Amino acid sequence: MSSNCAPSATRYRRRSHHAIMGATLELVSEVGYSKLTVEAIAARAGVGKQTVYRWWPSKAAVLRDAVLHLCQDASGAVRDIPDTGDLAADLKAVLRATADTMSHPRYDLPARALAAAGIADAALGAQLVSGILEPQLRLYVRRLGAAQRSGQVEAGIDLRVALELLTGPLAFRWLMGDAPLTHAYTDTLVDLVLRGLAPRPS
Amino acid sequence: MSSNCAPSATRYRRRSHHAIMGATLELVSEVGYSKLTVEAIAARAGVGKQTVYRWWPSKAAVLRDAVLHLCQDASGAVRDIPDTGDLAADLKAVLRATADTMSHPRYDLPARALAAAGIADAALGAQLVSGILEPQLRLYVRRLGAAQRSGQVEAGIDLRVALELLTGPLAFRWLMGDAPLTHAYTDTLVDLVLRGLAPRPS
Amino acid sequence: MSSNCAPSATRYRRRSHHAIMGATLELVSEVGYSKLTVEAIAARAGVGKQTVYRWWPSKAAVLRDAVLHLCQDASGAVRDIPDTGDLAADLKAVLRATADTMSHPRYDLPARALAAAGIADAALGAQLVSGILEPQLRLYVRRLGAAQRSGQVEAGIDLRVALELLTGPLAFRWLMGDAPLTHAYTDTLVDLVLRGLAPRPS
Amino acid sequence: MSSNCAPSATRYRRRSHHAIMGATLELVSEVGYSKLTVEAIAARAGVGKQTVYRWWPSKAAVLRDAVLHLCQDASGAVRDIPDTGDLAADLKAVLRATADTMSHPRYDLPARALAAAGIADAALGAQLVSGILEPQLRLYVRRLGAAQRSGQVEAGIDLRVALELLTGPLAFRWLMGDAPLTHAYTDTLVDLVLRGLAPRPS
DNA sequence: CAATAACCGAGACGGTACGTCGCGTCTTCGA
DNA sequence: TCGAAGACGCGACGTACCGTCTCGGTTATTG
Repeated sequence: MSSNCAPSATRYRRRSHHAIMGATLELVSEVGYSKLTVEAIAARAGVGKQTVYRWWPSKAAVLRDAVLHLCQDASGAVRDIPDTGDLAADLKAVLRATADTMSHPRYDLPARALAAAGIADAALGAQLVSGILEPQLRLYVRRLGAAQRSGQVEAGIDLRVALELLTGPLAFRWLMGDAPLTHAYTDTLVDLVLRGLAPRPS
Repeated sequence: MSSNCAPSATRYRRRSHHAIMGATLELVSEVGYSKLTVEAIAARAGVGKQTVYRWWPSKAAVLRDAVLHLCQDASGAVRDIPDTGDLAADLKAVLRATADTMSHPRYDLPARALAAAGIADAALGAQLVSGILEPQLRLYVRRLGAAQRSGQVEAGIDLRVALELLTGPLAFRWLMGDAPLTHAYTDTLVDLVLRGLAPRPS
Repeated sequence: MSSNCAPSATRYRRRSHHAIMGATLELVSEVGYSKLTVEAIAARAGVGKQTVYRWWPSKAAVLRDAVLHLCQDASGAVRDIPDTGDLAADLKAVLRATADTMSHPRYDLPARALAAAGIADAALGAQLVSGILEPQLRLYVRRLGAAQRSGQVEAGIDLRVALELLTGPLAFRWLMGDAPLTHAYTDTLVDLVLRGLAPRPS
Repeated sequence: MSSNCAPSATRYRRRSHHAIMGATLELVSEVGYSKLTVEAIAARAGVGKQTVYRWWPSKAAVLRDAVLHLCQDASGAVRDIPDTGDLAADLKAVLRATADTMSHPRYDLPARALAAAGIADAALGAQLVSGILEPQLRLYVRRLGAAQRSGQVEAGIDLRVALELLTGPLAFRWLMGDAPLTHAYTDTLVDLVLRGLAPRPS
């Protein structure tokens, strides 16, 4: 998932890379993934086609790095989940932020395109999961683990499943695209899930 | 979502349509959606390319109908959710069946390809949701509604959210493709979700 | 070259044949031979495609018969060459008539298309020559033979070559399409040729 | 009529252009003009279809340039008409050479196909006339003009018509394809025509 | 005066070729 | 020396017609 670009990138590379990433994000928003072409990216970026192929093997890889850039630049992704001691509040904050990011067209369209590509192509999918998704999910597991140790989550519950209980529905709604990702929705989600995770009164 | 074929299908249509559906399902399993071509479908079906284009506007539409056929023919989809009075048991049975279907390559590959196409193309996505997904989801809402009326689910809970709590994680795992859809997993899912939906003791 | 239609043509045949001939002449004038299609002929004639194929093996054959009809109906072709005793006058009259016919769009466009088809396809060409052209040319040979016997044309001259001296240049100009076929031109042609054919003073 | 290829032909153009010209001449001789396809030309030339379409708009244009190449390479066309002072001898020599060229299959078939295309399509026809035919015909006019000035041809005769008297019948025979273009024929032609053109004894 | 067979229009069918687009590779040429 | 520009072989696109093949629905005799 790391960029194929050497750390000692010359001025050339920097400039053209940046232009390619930008052009890719623009174009995928304008015409969608399936009509995104390497030729159009190169033309929009004012770059030779070969300059794209020199560093990326396919348009999927270009888009992958472009979205990665987007994540890193704009803090579009959750960096960490706070731990104020109030699990519900912490999760609500994070899910609200995630929902907001996912709803923003600047992130929504490219990410949706990339997700589609990953679903269609198992190899790319695995890259995306391990490179983008998994790091995020691990943050949830860590936070839930802390809550479990402090008694807010019943012991013995599989945290991996618990995590999916939170993120699965949100991702589902996002991918379906037929309902808005409101804060009310994410809050309700957290409440319902935490009722399920809460320790039994014994 | 309905088939483009007139109900009074002639001999012509029957034969070629069937061959096209079959060839599409075969090919999408063999080469994946992005390398699926109308030309290959026509060739495999022993049919002229124009015969495909006469009835479907794109390969996505062909695949959509092919998967639809698959659902209807093989009872690949849940027809109804039983109501034995035991909500947990009923949901576990249905989710187990769904997980099994989703795991079967015959259904998994085409459906995954179709899902990817629907995610990338909003118009197709809306068709798929309203034509395939929504009817299924309504069954869950109905069953959960019955449970709510009988006191197994707390009153006031938004059943649409409750539904997504069950199906979202399962869909998420399926789309990610990085973990098997076991019965243990679906059972755990139902248990955790029902703990969250259960009426408060007080 | 004869029509493939049985002489005991029923009312059906008559009607559709006539419509097909008419549609063919219209269309070839409108779009040219290469863009003339059997489907368009059938559509314009208000006739099923099979009705065309039932009686003609190709669009060239249809056009051939259509032009033949044209010749017969409108006396578009020379029926006979008069013999007033004055060879020059007779030939001038006939060549003028031929030039006028060839210049008329109603005859020019279909005939040109048919000629092109005959040049490109040797088999069709032979049919056209023996069916349409040769009968006409024989009239010239006969008239020139009469003149030869009456001493207006030098004995020993190959009449076939003499004929071509008259018709060749006219056909050439017509096919080239870059100069009008005026009466002045045909008259000049006859005069020059007859100077060549005239008996030597000895 | 000039080649669409820039004078500074690159290595690319040279190789593929040459192959396309060769393949076109081969194929048109083998299957005829109407069954000549751009796809077959490209395949035979070992070239992508787009490489043909990049430089020529239609198969007619390809054939046009291919025949042009043929003319220039093989001196298949008359470069000049000699002027030995003996008009009859000079014209016989040229017409014999022309007849021989026209009779050779290597030139006959492609040229016939091209002529047919030019007759059917007025625009192409005009190109062919002005680009290939006219330059040749002017040579005749010049030679005849010299003869006229030297008194071998009667003053006042329209040399354009005189020219057609020679070339028209030859072209006619060639296009009809029903009689061989022998030297005896061309010699007879010259003799008869020159009898017509000769100055009157007064 | 039905029935019945010939013939029709309509148009779907398996194909071939069209002319276009984009792929990923390769070459040229100017800065 | 590097990169934009873009030609190249290739292959799929979606369209137009080809010539063949059912389809029903009129005719226009025949039984």
